[in-house]
Amino acid sequence: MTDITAPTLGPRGAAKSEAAADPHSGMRPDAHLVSVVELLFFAYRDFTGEADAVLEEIGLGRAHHRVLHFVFRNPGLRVADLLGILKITKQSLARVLKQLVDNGYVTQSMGERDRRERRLTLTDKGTALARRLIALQTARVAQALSSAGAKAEGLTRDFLFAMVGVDDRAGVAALIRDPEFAA
Amino acid sequence: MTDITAPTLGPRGAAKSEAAADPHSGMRPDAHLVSVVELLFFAYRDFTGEADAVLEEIGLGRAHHRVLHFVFRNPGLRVADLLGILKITKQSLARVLKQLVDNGYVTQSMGERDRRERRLTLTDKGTALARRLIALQTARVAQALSSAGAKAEGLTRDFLFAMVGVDDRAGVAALIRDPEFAA
DNA sequence: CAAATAAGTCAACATGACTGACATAACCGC
DNA sequence: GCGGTTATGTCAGTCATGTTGACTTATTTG
Repeated sequence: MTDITAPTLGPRGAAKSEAAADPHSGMRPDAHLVSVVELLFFAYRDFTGEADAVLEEIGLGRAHHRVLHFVFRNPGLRVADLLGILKITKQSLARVLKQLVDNGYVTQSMGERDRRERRLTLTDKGTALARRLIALQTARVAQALSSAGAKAEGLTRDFLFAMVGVDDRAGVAALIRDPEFAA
Repeated sequence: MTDITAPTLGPRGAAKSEAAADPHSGMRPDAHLVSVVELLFFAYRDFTGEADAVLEEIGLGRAHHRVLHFVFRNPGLRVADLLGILKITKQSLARVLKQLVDNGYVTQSMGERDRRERRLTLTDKGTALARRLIALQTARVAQALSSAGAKAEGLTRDFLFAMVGVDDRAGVAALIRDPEFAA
């Protein structure tokens, strides 16, 4: 099939035709920073894993979780708001939202002033699920924060917030409604 | 289609049939912790977004990025190692790995001692791409860390590391080869 | 030599994302 | 009140990435 080269010896033998062939030479990115990049990957992988397992049991996926979560936290959210938060297309949202409504997790009601709007809220069933998932995730965060020490919470939040794209920070700050970022 | 209830007034009007209907009452999860959960979502969303855009131009996806990254950082990695790191199935990996090999980003060579193994390394082309992507991500991390202040780096790393599942921490620590976590 | 291991492969499928076009309904300004 | 804009929903098709389970091949190891 694909051609496999002969066994190599030592420091990747014949492969060092050019300087760039050795990733540990030349313009190596700062090792500390790279490790943070990798930790972010592993942390997020395991952060979502726990909730995914619960969701799988009831036939929902991560996409449903995100909708559920933000509607839980922002009752009366409009579809357009959700599109802006999740940064996905109308189609992608429509599919999962329909399933959540059909399965009795989310209810839609017309906007009071603007009747074109569909204000989204959770049913009791939806609220219970959202709580269950958020409990899993906050427990993991709490454990990690206490592991990292008392000062970690503020700095971690600052770091994560600064990782958000500049254009979205205002929106995120409003959404998370955290004392530290409130106006 | 789906039934839409009539407009609601005030604090989600008739919806408060039970105590659980109001997510801001009762056993509300700690607001600080929830905000960290949400920040993690937004931070990761934007963390991956930049690299995704570059990858899209050349017809690759996030899955390719992950393979590229870990082979870049761990030249000579075996397929089995990669499966353990990424926690995906052999099939999923096979597809993206084949594309990376076919497109000249990755080379495979037989293991020196065990010739069943395929040691993975990057070509110059692969190394260049990996560097370009890692530069984007470390730049974002560096900006966020400086934003969060001098003490943020250590604590952020501690936090992220503690977010990793207990069973994987040893493996992750070995992989990231960070002074702080080295044996 | 037999069993275990590393890798590759086939076939089928689920999820969640995308695009682009089009259909309603409702609001708002003129 | 008409026309443009907005909020939402929908149709139809595609793509990327993940899954399962079974099977093959080459190789190492007991």
